[in-house]
Amino acid sequence: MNIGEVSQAAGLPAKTIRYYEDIGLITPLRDANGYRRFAQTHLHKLAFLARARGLGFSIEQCRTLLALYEDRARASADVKALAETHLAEIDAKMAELAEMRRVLADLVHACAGDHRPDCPILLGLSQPAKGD
Amino acid sequence: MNIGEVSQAAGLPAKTIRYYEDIGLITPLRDANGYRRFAQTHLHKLAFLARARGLGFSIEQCRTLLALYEDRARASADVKALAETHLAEIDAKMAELAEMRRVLADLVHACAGDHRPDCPILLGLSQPAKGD
DNA sequence: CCTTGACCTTCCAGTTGCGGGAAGCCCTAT
DNA sequence: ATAGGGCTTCCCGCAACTGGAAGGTCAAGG
Repeated sequence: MNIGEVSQAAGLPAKTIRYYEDIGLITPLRDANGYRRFAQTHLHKLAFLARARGLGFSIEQCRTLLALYEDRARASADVKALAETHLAEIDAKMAELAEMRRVLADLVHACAGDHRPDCPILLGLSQPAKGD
Repeated sequence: MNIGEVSQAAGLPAKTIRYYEDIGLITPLRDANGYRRFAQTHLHKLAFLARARGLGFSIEQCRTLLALYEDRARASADVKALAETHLAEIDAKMAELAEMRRVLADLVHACAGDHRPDCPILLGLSQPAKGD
């Protein structure tokens, strides 16, 4: 398979696939004309990467996941630990966003949103937060 | 005030303040020796920026907010519209994270996390998602 | 045989919002 | 005179790509 075909099949842009090769996540062979030739195993890895990235794992986490995926002697505990780490990261981000959302929604709620200049949102941004 | 002092007062790293000057968010004066001299207005703007950034507004959104903040003839509707846009962005990110979290938590839950290699997490990543 | 167009290649630059670190000036205190 | 702290500019680097330029390759059509 050429890059266009795997791109389609894996649901990843060709640019991304080239990038993944650059950083050593996959290593396709080359045809005589210099074109990358992908085997099924490459496609599987790319699809794996696409899903892992889709779950928000970082590239480095994906690299580790891929290594575990390839390691017949892995312990599922190692995979689980990585996944739990990432789960905690997601929770932290969600909490951060929730807090932003809470404050921002309050400000938006207080703002008339009319032609007048008076604006609780700008006022809130110009003053120390309540509770400080 | 020199940069160290405003940095303390605004709660922003000096690097960040220089960067904000670079991209035209603030324009401090200069002393004869080349040091930046900040007035109260600069400090207010920096504190405003720190809070707006803390709520997750992008730099460009902050630029707009700052312009509205400085514009005595603004309509609060414009501010509110921007804030609502950002609120929608936050909601979108939270929804995305929630979906990741849901899928990932399922996989983690299904994984024994022991010394054996069998791992539903890796299995899930290697297969098309259910529902496809 | 030549051209057209789709596909592929590499390389370089840009994105967001800074942080690290080098090289060097300024100012105060000893 | 020198040591330290603060300040300056400049340039590189991060994550994870994306866009675009310049050019090689291949199959089909005139």
